[in-house]
Amino acid sequence: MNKEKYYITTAIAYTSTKPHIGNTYEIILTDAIARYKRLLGYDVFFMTGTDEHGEKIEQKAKEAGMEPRVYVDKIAGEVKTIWDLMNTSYDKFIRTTDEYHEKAVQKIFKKLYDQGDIYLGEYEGMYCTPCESFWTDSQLVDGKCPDCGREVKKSKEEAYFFKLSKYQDRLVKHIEDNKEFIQPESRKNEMINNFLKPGLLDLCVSRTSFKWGVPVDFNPGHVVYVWIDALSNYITGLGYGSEDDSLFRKYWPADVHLIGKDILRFHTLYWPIMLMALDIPVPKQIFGHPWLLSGIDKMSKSKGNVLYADQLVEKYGVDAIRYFVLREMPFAQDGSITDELIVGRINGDLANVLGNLVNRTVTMVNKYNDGVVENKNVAEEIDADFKKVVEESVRNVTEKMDKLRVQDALEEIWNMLRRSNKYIDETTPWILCKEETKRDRLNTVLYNLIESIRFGAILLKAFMPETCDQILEQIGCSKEEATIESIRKFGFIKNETRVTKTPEPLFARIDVNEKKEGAKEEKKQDYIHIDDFAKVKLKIAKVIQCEKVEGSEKLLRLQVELGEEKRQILSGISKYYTPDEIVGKQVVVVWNLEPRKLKGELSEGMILAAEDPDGNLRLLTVDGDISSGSEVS
RNA sequence: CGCGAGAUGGAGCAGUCUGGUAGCUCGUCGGGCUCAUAACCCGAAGGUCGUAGGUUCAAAUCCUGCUCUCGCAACCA
Repeated sequence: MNKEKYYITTAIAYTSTKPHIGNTYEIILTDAIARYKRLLGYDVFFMTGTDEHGEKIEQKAKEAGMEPRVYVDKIAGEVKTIWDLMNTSYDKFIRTTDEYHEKAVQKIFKKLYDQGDIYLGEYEGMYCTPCESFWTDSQLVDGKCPDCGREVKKSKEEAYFFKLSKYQDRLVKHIEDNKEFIQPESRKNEMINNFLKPGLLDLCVSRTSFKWGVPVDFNPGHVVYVWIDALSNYITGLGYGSEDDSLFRKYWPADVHLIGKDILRFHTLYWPIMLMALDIPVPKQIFGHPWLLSGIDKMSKSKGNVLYADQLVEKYGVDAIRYFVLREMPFAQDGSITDELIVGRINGDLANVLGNLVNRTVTMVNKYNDGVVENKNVAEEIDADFKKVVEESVRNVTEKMDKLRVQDALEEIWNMLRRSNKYIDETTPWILCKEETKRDRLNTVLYNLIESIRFGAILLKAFMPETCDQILEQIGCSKEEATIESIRKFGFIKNETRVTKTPEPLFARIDVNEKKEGAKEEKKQDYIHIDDFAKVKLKIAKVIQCEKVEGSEKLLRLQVELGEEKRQILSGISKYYTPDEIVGKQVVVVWNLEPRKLKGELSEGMILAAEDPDGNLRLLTVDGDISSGSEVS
């Protein structure tokens, strides 16, 4: 019997910078799904890779003083290193700079052009000359370049366009006929309402403003812009457009493209249309996963809150991090990562529930029966419910995984593990061991426990591969027999199976206090010298006038007086104060701050305010009256 | 009124489609146990299910208004 195929992909990582834990989450998630499908017996093909073209990379390479090719080799290497570190089981790692890919992209581009789906036109947009960049109206900040803040002007550039509208109706029908096509479903509405209903605009698919890309072979000067280049990887990686397309014929269409929610549009609109134009079936499902936030904020370099997988692994270990991101991330809402949350998961779930269950059970088998597992079939009423929970966990986990509910799948496993801990208390082996007549009952209980642990280990195989192996080793079961068939029914373990004599804890508990001390030391290094503080001149000002700045959500324009001196200060506190509330208040102003233009208006100084973690903001003021202009020290 | 999603004990979530004792994990408090990683097991406290109306014998669940939060809004890969 032929095994059913399953083709799953991640988005390909953009090689402009090293991927952070949020990017890494995607491949871990995909890996868990791929591994679970393999466990179920599917013939899985799991592809990932890197997207290595584009202006941004050209620029980054230039900044680093490298040839783009050298630069992307370096970053692609880093990506691969992290993917491998996280123990991800991809079958293929594609790079868009791979020769076969570039050739196939050129073929695709040409085919679309020849059949009239791509035409040469003009790209018109707001252009910032110093930045050499086009911007859309929505990207502009106050009508100016979002990068440098300078004026932009309307400009045109020759470019190829893809006629999306031609296939729009077909796509709408497909989305409506296939309820599962876009996941989570709320995203489907966004796509339909925001883009399809108003009508798709033709897509710009080439650029002349940079060189680092796949050249349009019939019109030098143009390179293929990201859409056709990057998206095609899902088929070129299977050999589409090359001499050997056997993989393509075998695995396409993809069963699921796993991508970040930010690029759903490209995958659910442009990509299916491209495929329709190429007369290729569209993927079965596209899942836009939510984001992993650093605390409550989006990870970004400028915020300095970016976490990297390799650093986290060094601190906590591969499987702990795999477990954390899989367990903590909801299906459709952003999840959060902090040291505190990680430690909570490690201590609570991994050490206390899982690790301790394995450890105490193996210890008992050693203590009470010389390390030998023997089923004596002395069942009691209490066993029935326990076995039922253990056996049903397999179906429950599989059901959740079929719906890509990885978080829920893990919860099912933990329900079963908790039930197993409870079973120990229900059966009290430490009492059974005291009576010779209960020996067979005791061994039956221990057998049942080892068996439930084996179920757990095998179910965990997809999520924490190393931990799965460790557990199997501790309970004396072979990895080869860790199959889904062996956990269809309770009772697979053979009598005479020997557990390890020296069970090592799977996960050590982490002492939170130690971590806190570490944090204190770090704070020490943050001290500044009094001279540093003296550089900041603070003065008391009285607000004499205040109004909202037109066209700004946040800004208030304040006229303040500092003794004789009058100044205008813009402050982003409109959310928290109405102009009326502020007039008359005495506030603390940074007097020697370099003046700056905000929204085209001059701001001469900064008003101090305090903000709590919940986002409440209050102005600093003085205790009682003091003449304005007074210095603060 | 651009489109969409959401608001449930201290925290994070499930339950809402198919109305009928409000559930899970963590945290807190009390108890039990000793095989185990101060772990495990049991129990308790804590919720007018955002708000105001409506439908109904009955509403977290259905309908309407309002408030607040978040996502998307076209080339950002």
